Amino acid sequence: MHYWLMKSEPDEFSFADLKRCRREPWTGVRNYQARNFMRSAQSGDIVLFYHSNCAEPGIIGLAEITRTAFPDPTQFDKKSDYYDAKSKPDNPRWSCVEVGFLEEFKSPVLLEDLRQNPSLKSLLILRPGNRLSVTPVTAQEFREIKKLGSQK
DNA sequence: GCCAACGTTGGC
DNA sequence: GCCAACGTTGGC
Repeated sequence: MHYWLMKSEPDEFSFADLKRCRREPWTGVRNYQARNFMRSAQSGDIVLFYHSNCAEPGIIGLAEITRTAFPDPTQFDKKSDYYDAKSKPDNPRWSCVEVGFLEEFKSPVLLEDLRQNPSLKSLLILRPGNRLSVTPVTAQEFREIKKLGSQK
């Protein structure tokens, strides 16, 4: 059992979108470190869903891994923004996982809340210049964030 | 829109 | 394998 934090720009794909469609393949990750994290994710792992590049960046709710890593179909789609000519179907370069809706937080845990909390100091997303869209979260960090999100 | 902090690319 | 140039991310 692992915990993950996954970023999405709400303009592209928001938590409300996930709530609507229930399950969604997490495609378009084109960073090797983030890809490797996704490859190590297991079914049932919990995902903190983070809204980035928006007015109020923060964690807005919980999702779960509903399918382990498989080849990201967008890498072979010439019409996709994420098309990668160097990736071959017999040796796919990029993976994705499927993510399922779990629950919306009572109140979002904003980036500033994360920053202010001493027990979340080592959260990877708070490291300067961190740009990974998928990062691991420890059980302690997860518990703290869930607690914050459950408060009104 | 700015810009810091990265990752990636490609020439050598 | 080095490293400069370039592209991207994402908070502000």
